[in-house]
Amino acid sequence: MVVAGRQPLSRRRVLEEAVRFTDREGLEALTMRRLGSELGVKAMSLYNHVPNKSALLDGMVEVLLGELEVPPETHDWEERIKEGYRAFRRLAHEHPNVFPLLVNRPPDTMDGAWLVEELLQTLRRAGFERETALHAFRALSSYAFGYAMAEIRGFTLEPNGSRLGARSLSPAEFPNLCELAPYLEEVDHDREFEFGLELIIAGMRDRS
Amino acid sequence: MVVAGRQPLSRRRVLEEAVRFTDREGLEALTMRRLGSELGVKAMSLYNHVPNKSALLDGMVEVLLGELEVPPETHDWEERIKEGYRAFRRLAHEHPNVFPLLVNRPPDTMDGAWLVEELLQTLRRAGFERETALHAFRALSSYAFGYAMAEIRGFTLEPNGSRLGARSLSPAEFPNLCELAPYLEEVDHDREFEFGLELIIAGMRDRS
DNA sequence: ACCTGAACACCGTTCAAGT
DNA sequence: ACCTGAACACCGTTCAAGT
Repeated sequence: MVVAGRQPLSRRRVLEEAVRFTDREGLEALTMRRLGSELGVKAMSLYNHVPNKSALLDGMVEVLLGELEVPPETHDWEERIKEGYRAFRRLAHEHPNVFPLLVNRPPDTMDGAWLVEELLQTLRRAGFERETALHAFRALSSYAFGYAMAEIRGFTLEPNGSRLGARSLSPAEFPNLCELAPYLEEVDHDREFEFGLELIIAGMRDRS
Repeated sequence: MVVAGRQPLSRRRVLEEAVRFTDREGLEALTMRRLGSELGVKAMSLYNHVPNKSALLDGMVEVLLGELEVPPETHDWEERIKEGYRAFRRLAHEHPNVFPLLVNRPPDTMDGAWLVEELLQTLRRAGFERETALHAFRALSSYAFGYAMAEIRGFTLEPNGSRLGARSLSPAEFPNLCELAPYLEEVDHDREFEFGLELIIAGMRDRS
């Protein structure tokens, strides 16, 4: 006999609604007041489940990383590493408006640690030294994060699409950029991501 | 006979003060009202030089990228590429609180385009195909951006430092992470960044 | 042309009061 | 134990008014 959508509030329910709402409306639209009304409650009620907005955002990162799912083990260390980062990038696609929170709040919890552990493990078993494994792990992580962010927000150095279309791009000054301009819109991001992953792993192969 | 620091306002002066202030006080402290008072003026005066806050932030990215300085040409393409990304990363160190703006506002201007052009040019001259050059450029850019952001805000998957110190990290669950924990604080970021750069370039070498 | 005071519609957050 | 109304100290932004 419960009215639809009126289960009692809980930290978990608040966080999940915050993620759902942000995916739909964007991070800028997420205010305590709007989130409250989304849950059929006044803003102040949220403070019973979350100490403040900053903690709310941390909690959303927790929910995000909780959805990380890496397929079962394979025997090939290279494929295993790739699967890990594919799963990470998948988060960006599933929650494009929440994923960027990772920038401002590296996890205060242990939610991502198991993946770190597993990737390090994989590298150690593949024969890499302790420190080499760490550096390689961080190179791969930096790449995967940077690429996923670029997909969501645009590549940081490249002028954005509308500029590229305009004739503000003079062939005399920017011959290579101009040559690429028509092609840029159609780049297959899945393949491009794999290309970079393969590039780094190829570099590692030389070293193992 | 001008009173110190009371030159007339201009778009440029507003943007530069915004960058200086943000480096000092952080992005959260940057409000139109505080920036105004920093310039000895009321907030509303800023709207004479900048249409709104969003445009102010865009302008700050403009200032940031305007400081990009790549050393004069070398003959070695690999070294040339590295110099480009070192210069990019240097921006993060010089303006750690402004650099993250790149995430939210990929440049609406052409301020970074010359570096893109030059990097692409270097790759083409080194013998890479048009599309291969693009993919490699983006792999390198994603890595460099991801790494620089990680230096500023922390690595996105790794639990943060204070967690690592705590015994919340059980050696049974996270043997590899625990093994690295004491070492993590002392990692030389310059060397680690170079390691990753070299890794990607090594992967490219195989292909050229 | 540039600056300002007053005002508007918003924020996050606190706290005493209700059930 | 959980929710709320009223209030506080802030935001960005508009606009009519001043010089």
